[in-house]
Amino acid sequence: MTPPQNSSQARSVHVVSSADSQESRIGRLCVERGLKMTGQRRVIARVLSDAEDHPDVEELYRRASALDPRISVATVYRTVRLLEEKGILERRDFGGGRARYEASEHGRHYHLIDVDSGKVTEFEDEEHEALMRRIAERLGFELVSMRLELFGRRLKQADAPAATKKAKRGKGSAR
Amino acid sequence: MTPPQNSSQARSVHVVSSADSQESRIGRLCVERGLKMTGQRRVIARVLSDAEDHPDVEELYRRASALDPRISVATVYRTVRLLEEKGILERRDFGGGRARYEASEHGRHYHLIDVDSGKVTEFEDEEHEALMRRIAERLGFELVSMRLELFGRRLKQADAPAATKKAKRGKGSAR
DNA sequence: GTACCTGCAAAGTCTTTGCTCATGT
DNA sequence: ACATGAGCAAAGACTTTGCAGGTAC
Repeated sequence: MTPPQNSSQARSVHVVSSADSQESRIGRLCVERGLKMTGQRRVIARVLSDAEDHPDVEELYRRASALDPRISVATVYRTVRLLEEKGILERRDFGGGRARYEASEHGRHYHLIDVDSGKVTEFEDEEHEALMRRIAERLGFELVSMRLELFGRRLKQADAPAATKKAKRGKGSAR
Repeated sequence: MTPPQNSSQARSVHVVSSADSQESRIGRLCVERGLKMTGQRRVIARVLSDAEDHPDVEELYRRASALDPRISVATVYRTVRLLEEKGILERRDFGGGRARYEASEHGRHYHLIDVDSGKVTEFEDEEHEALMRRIAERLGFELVSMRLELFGRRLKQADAPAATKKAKRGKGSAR
């Protein structure tokens, strides 16, 4: 739900005054969900909207503090939890003990973690979910969600078309 | 886990003296790796060998304490870490913050967690790993390891045609 | 004006570790 | 004997929470 495409501009059916314009993409989602937009939340929402990676709380706190030092780490924790409950954020666990976050996206995608550098590459695979759904049903379950992470090491003979790092929404796979 | 068919008895090719006979399957693995077998480790090894599920440290501690109260939770932590490093155990994270353990197995298998009860069902899929390996290579990586977990909810219309293709023993005590 | 937020620090969880005594080989 | 393991409790890492004052709507 909430495809950001049409809800960004065309969605201005509301009494969208100038206030909305200062909101980041995630900030707008917060507003839509009726969340009270405090200065801190606005900053955190902006950081999350701008994030191209999968920051953990500490990193979010660092980036948010850079924009506005009047933010405590407790607020970051509370905010990400809130946004996760609202479905705006998704919590990830790539190992290492700390939770990492990224904006919820429409197209499901997965992560490949470089075991040497820790870099995360995203990729998609339309077949995969269907396959897993079938397996779950075979076992007598309805698939609710899943977790898939690949851990790999860079190949020398690069045949991947410059999949630099995170081919976000780029459908990393060429096939 | 561990098809108890052939590895338990026929495996006695070694100089198995009477000492070995008191060891559980995992206990024997410990001995093979040259680990000092203390009473505590023997008990923990037995608990792990007998476990049909994926206990967390607290649960291991509980079961081990039942067999021998002279065990501290610190020892359980130290032992599972040691066994994990030795490749005898594998640590799992099914969400919920605590690590869970199971004996390393040859045939790779995956887990489906019942989101309502927390019950874990294991399943296999030979194709899956190959598929993931191909995806990783496409992205320029050599697949080192992966993590796959399905979260599902029981279907009403009980079908689960049992031996469809890869329905590994469904973990005892299935509610 | 009120319900909800925030900062701060204390408390919680899960896990590791320092130290000293005990034990396996 | 000696290196290694175990107990205990304190410390760590990450996250949540109680409380008093602030703030969005």
